[in-house]
Amino acid sequence: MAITLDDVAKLAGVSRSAVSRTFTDGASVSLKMRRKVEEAASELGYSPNFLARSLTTRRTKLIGLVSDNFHNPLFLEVFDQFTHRLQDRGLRPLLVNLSVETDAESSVRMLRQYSVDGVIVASSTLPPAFSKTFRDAGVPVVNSFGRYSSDPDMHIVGIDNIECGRMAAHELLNRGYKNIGFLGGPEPATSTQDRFTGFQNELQKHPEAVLSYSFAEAYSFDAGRKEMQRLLRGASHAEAYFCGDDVLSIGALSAIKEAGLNVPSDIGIIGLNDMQMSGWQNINLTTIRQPIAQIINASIELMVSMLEKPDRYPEARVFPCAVIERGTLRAPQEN
Amino acid sequence: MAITLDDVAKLAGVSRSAVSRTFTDGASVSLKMRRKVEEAASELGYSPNFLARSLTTRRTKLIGLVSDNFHNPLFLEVFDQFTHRLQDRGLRPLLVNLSVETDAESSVRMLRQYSVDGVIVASSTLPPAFSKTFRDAGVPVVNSFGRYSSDPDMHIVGIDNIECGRMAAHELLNRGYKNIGFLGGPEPATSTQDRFTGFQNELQKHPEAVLSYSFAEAYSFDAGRKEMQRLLRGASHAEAYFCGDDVLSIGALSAIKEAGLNVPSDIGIIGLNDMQMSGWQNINLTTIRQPIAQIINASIELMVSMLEKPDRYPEARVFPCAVIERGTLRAPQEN
DNA sequence: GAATTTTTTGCAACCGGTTGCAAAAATCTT
DNA sequence: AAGATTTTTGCAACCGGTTGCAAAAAATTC
Repeated sequence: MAITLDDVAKLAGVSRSAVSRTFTDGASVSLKMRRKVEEAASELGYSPNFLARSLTTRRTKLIGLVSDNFHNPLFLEVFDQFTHRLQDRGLRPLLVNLSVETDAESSVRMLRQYSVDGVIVASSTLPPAFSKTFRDAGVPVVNSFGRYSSDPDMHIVGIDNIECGRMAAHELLNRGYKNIGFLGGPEPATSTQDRFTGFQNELQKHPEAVLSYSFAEAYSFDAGRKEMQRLLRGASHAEAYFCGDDVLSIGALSAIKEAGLNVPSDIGIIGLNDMQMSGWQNINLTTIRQPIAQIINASIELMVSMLEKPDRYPEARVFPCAVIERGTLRAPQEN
Repeated sequence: MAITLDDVAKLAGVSRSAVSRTFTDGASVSLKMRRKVEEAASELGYSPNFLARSLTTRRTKLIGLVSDNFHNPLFLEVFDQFTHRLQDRGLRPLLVNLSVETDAESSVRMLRQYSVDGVIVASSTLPPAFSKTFRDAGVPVVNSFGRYSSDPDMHIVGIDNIECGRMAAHELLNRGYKNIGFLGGPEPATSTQDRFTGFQNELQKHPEAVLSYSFAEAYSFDAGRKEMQRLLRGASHAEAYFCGDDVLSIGALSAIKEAGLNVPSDIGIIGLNDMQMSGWQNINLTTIRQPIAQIINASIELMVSMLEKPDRYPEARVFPCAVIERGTLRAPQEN
């Protein structure tokens, strides 16, 4: 069915090697030979089989793209950009949805069976041990949106979540909020822990501030909504909340509105991520922007450099976040 | 580096074939032999290389998943479900983002170079010719969210867009709207055309109804918002609009709200898709549900059946849609 | 134009598996 | 226990490419 090297070689009346060489860059072929082969190839509509090639070159140009965030709108942007940037470099994403099939071992085995050149783990919730499984198996891996560490044992690209927590606290204090809440994402996630740590640290510098906290079950609209409903049913709620992420914030906003309260006059909300939707005028969420384009570019750069030098020293790249002011926090108050 | 068949064969003291056979189902191996091989294999941590295998079996279990909808939140749900369902069947999605790289030919070539077993084109906007390129190349293809045809020349799974148009019109008429607008998606898309046709047909049965129409540039929040702003600036706007899809509807809603008008008392909106977000309480969009789970299941079923019988007769599967009533249309009026 | 150097080409082995075929081993008949 | 059958096993060729090496061809030198 498919056209092979031999077909072309036969038609052009040359050796198999000659054909192979005209299709591998950097190989030595005379111009005359190349012409002859190319003509035969295009007559037959030949193009080389990447998988057969990979057997000897040990390069598939396949990159495993593993994620468990298939319910967070931010990740549509993430997938869009990852696929683009990978395609730009001639790499191909083999997508793995880990939302349910949480079995790390089996994903690793499967990706090795497909001889992926590397793996990008795009998740803020998967434990570091997951990415390490790949590294231990000798597969180049970069962990995007992972936990920053000053002594990384693998490539990590992301943000400083502790700093984000501080930033959020600072922003809330700055606007005169005293009774302040932390409505985190899933408690075990390192990102949640770190944000909480930073948030707490900053608040402790201000003895007048009162901190309350709780955690949502997932990064989802429903989880945010449910948790905020619970808080509003309680004896007293905070004046303003730092939510685990934007989609959680939007859930919280819906609960607040439904309770007949007003944002920002009754309750303030600040999120994290700044996904596109947060800028939609009917959402208009004040949030902390996570620079996903930069994170993704850096992730791919690191991946490419690992493909060239597999024993590259592991590196952590951390990008700064910034508060994006919209409509869910009240204006700064003069004291 | 990696462990191969030979390593296992050597350790177990058996032939290569024996090892191969214990790892291919349906091959003849004695229990004793299998034990011996499995022990050696697990000692070395061996698992077979899928790509090398594919060379002889002509099966990679790779499925190209091609889409150009990386900006519509609905498609995060679509990707989530496609990846899951494919994984359930041991198939692996090779994701192709066509948003920019619109070059059909080169995608086809690339997917063939990776010897994908089949291709799923998940898009309501790509022209049918795109999917045909695969079919002509002998690659099994199913077009999800494509245009329904009573005489399909390839597998198509989707909805009856003409019927959806009728349904929307019927719903609006039923609620006593007279001055009715069609705010379509991109004009060239067949889905837009079909919806418009159905919409128009139904309205024509009601001489009292007045139809106006226009098209947004894309299926996006911004496009919907922009177009609704334009409409509101005009001399007079309709009482209710059928929007091309949900994300367009949400954009339109934001423009309406910003203009100081109220939904549904001043203007009614009905969308199409029923993506999760549309059910969020702070959006609460009345819309027509597209049964994406069914569409995806059917797509995968068709794909699998094609893998078994490549010359299967092409089939169109069309799933019924239904109006989901929420808060953006006024209650039905007694005449 | 012969000798030397450089470039191009083809042969054959290899990448990591599968599989048809025939020989060997095990099982069944009588 | 010998012969007939069935099952298991290994050999060797193949899938579609790449590549080291040596021979052939072309280009350079004198």
